[in-house]
Amino acid sequence: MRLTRHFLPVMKESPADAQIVSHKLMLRAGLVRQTAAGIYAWLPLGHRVLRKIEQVVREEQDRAGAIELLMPTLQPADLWRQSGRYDAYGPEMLRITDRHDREMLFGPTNEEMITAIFRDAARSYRDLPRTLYHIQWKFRDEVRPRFGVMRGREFLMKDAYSFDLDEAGARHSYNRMFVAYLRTYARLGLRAIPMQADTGPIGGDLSHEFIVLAPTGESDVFYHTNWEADRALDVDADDAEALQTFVSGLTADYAATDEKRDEAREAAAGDALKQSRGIEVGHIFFFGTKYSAAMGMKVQGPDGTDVVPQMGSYGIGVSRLVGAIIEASHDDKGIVWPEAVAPYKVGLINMRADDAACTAAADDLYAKLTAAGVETLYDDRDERGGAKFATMDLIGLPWQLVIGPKGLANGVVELKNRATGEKTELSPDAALARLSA
RNA sequence: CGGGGAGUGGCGCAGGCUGGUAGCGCACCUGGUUUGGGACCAGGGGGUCGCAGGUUCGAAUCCUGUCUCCCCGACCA
Repeated sequence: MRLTRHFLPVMKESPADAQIVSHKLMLRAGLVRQTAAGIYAWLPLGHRVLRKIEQVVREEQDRAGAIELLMPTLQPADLWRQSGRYDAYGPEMLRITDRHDREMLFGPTNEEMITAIFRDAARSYRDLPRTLYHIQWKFRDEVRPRFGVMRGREFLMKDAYSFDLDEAGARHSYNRMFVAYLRTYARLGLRAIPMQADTGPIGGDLSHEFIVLAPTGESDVFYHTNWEADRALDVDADDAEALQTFVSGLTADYAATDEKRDEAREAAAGDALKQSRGIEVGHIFFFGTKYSAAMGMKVQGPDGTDVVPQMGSYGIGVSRLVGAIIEASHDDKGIVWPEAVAPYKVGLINMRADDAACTAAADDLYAKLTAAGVETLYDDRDERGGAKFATMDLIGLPWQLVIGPKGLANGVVELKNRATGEKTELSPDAALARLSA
């Protein structure tokens, strides 16, 4: 994409409303614009990042055996009356009335809807187990939205729902998601730590929040230093027993948020116990028959008796992750995107747009990169080099490829790594080969 | 929802106390000189001062109401 044809409104100064670094950078780098408190428009660059994250999430859900569908944002109030939550939910639910005075709501989550859909279709134990998911916008009318997209009212979430015949099956479904989540975050360039979370009325150990460590995070967290190392995630997820052993092995290392601290386990961790701030980027839990029972869902078991399925739900805050990734990966010049989520892989800088030879070389490299399928943002503006470097550093593309008259005289271009700052001079062909790899 | 703060060109801000018809930096446009880490000179364009009432000869400024946004707390993917 040529910058002269793009829509990329960057700012030197950040608006006074933005407080935390990710919010400031998202505004400055032209990722989002605020429309109302906690509601954002995603500009082209931000939209690309959102889609990249979405895609990683989608691939890992699919790999875990979940099946994608898409449910609406607006839901009828009656659906929520079936579970009793319409009256229980409170003012965080955005209620809407249509022209026929029918009560509607903008969905804050989809347990009721998915339960109704699956209930109406599933008849036999053969229809289980199933895990269904969708990636859709949600709305929770937070009293006080803040921190940009990290705590918005409208947010994009991946939510999955599992249906199993019994609790052992539900535990297996839960464990599958547990591992899928760790895989997902790792691919996004994040280290997320699963922490024991409140399980609600069901109890047990089947609820975890996934927390990304970041100094600007919202909650205080405590964890064993073992969590600072990369974890191998190669386990056969179809083997319930092996998977349980694997998950148990991971959770043997202590990790808890402020509300769920365990003095005995902290004492056991000793010097290995560390404290930090964290951002919640996912939450998984098992809730048994809460919705299936309330909404009259049942299937016929192998022995002919009715069974009320055991359910779990699994959320990942996709839009929040954009902010979380920036919190975890930036410097004083701007964003430093992990390659998997970067809006473009390469920022091609033409140092002298008024120099015919230089522009010809840059155009040529741009055409070749594009032909090779390398996502390239080409800064072809007639600006000074310094301004282009500043813009590229701000928007944080992993690689900067600099083409200028000086290098060209020696037959070289410069390739700079945004994260490390390392610069390499090499021939245009070598640069192309390197970036296409 | 309790407490606090703020709304003035696209962004950041000054002006307000002591009313006299709006200013600075950045950005933008034109011309010229420049060009390897946010250039310089000259000339320009752009603002119902959040909105509605009121006081006054006259309101960005004083008064009343209202809307919006932000921060701290309680609450949350």
